[in-house]
Amino acid sequence: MGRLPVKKPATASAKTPATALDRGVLPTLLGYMLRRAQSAVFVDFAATFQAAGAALTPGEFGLLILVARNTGLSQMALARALGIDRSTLVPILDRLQARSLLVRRRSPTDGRTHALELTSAGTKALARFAVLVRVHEKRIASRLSTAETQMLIDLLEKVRAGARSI
Amino acid sequence: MGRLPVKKPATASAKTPATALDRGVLPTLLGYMLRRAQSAVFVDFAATFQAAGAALTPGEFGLLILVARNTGLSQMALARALGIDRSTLVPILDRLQARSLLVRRRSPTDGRTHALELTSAGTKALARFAVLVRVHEKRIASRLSTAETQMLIDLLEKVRAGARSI
DNA sequence: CGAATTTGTTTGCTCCCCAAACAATCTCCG
DNA sequence: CGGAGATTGTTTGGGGAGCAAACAAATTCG
Repeated sequence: MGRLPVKKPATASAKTPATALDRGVLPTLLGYMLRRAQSAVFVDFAATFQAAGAALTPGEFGLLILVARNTGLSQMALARALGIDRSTLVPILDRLQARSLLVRRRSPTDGRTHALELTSAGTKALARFAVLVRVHEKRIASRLSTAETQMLIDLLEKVRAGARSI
Repeated sequence: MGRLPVKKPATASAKTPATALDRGVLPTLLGYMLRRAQSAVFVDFAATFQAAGAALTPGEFGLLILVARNTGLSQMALARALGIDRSTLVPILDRLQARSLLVRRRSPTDGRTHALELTSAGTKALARFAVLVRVHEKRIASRLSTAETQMLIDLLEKVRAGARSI
């Protein structure tokens, strides 16, 4: 998805009266509503970080957390945890490594694998990022009670489990 | 996102005992759980269509529904409804037009715009697609009661509304 | 030891997304 | 009416995400 989707001014189109199109069955579809919510959340995430002068995607945040909590992780294990191909992971790690947030250390026990770990700068940055994520989470859940938020999380997990994985 | 993410055989890795990594705070984050659910739903969507010998993405389905319910729509209006840039829409429409599902007709009233409409083949195909979507929706909601599904949809809408749109 | 497997990388392909520039067209104001 | 400004669709350029296939290095297993 594009990064930092900042809305353009869009001089209040006079011609199209914003008639709000007919969306048919779409608003009754779980998949559709899920996609819309996800997209809005992504935009909010980007906006939150941009406003703080930080640059990170939700995927990168998840990756950093996984590396932080599982120091020495191999790329293969990380890719599996993220549900992506190992070849997809390579340029992502390249970028984070170029930003000095993590390093690919040689594993002493297995010469094929890399032992991933955060740099100390990476650890510090992650702490900052976590604060921003908390702000972001608070906003996207702002219209929900604590109980509703928990229920939503549980329902989402049930959806994930119900979808077939192949 | 990649199309038709069919899992590979993956000869039951003996080395990594699938120890289930530590995900830290991630499972408590709405954004994270939303992303995971959305990803699983996408895979299910692709698998459902692939199994039926049809090829369509959730986005294309939404687009077709919008065009069907708002015949004569301009590309600009459609892009706005989809929340994407008008330049992004061009290759998408090219593809659907190449599949003879829709046409860009010249607008009689405004020479700048195209009036989008489904072909009769497009209308027929969409009816087939809608059946597949119903199957797909049934599966992803298979672990949820009707009330839970409705509640989930409502909660997702609240999340979308709570996220800031810039 | 040698064959098979695993890991990380590279290359190639597809897709999604945006921004900027451009021609055609329409609108609106003088 | 006529030209300036806005709108629309397209093209081009750039970035990211994702997979598959091929490869070298390294490990494992027969």
